[in-house]
Amino acid sequence: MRSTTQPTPAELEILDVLWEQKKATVREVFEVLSRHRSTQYTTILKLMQIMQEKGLVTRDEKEKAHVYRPKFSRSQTRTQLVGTLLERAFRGSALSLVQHVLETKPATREELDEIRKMIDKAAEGVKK
Amino acid sequence: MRSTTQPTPAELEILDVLWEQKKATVREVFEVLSRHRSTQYTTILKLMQIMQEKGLVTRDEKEKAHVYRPKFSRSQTRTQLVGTLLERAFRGSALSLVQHVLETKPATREELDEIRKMIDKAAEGVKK
DNA sequence: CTCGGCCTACGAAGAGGTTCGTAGGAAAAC
DNA sequence: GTTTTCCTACGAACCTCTTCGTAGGCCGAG
Repeated sequence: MRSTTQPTPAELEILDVLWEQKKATVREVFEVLSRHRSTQYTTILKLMQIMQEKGLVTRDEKEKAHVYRPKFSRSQTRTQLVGTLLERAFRGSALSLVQHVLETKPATREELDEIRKMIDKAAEGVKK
Repeated sequence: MRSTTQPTPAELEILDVLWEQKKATVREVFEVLSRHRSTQYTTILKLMQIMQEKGLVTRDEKEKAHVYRPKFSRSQTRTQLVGTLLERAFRGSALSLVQHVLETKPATREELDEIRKMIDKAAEGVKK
């Protein structure tokens, strides 16, 4: 078993719904996803069962329709996914990643100001 | 066929060697990778043959030992991989990605200064 | 000429991810 | 009470990724 199980792409879509709604049944997740995606109910069901086995979600079986909740926050998951990409494609350098994004995704002035603020805040932390 | 074929993790390791050396034979890639990783020669061979079929690399068959070259630059590939992560986990928001990295990967003062420079440069571009 | 070494090609196996059909049970509708 | 509806549980199929064993060709050393 992997120490930290990475959600797969399909699992991420489901987690997105769970993060939005805090908790949801298979039916509810299916309703949301089937609006933008062609999919069968049992596909979502199966995926969510597997996610439960993997420990990506918890399941409340009190009601007939089981209620699922995410086990890790969106932020935790993002950290995990970014970490993987960092290792695989940026030799672990977060700085390289940020540089690459800034170079290739031209941001608006407002966004750049946002990032400046982030840096100032981060700098305080470093300052000690 | 996908319009842009994403390199898989194993393929990325091979591309890393090709990017470093501009071109390489299977033997040369194998020599580099086997220093850090336990792997068989034919595994690398097979992967590189598949990469050629996928169009990730070109192959020069003039010599007995074929010479492989990357078809896309490291930067192009990074853009592609970041784009995928952006869609899957950050709802397409590059700003969110940068913010997340800055929040979770405490950078050194030097790195923060580096990023500041990047932003200033990016801001010029926006200013027009 | 034959053997050893290095090369490519190929096939197969196993793991993981995604999809969906079918079955069976329970509750609601008729 | 029977039928319809909604739920879970499986199992199977198919695809991709990764790994490696085996086979066959070529060439230089002996």
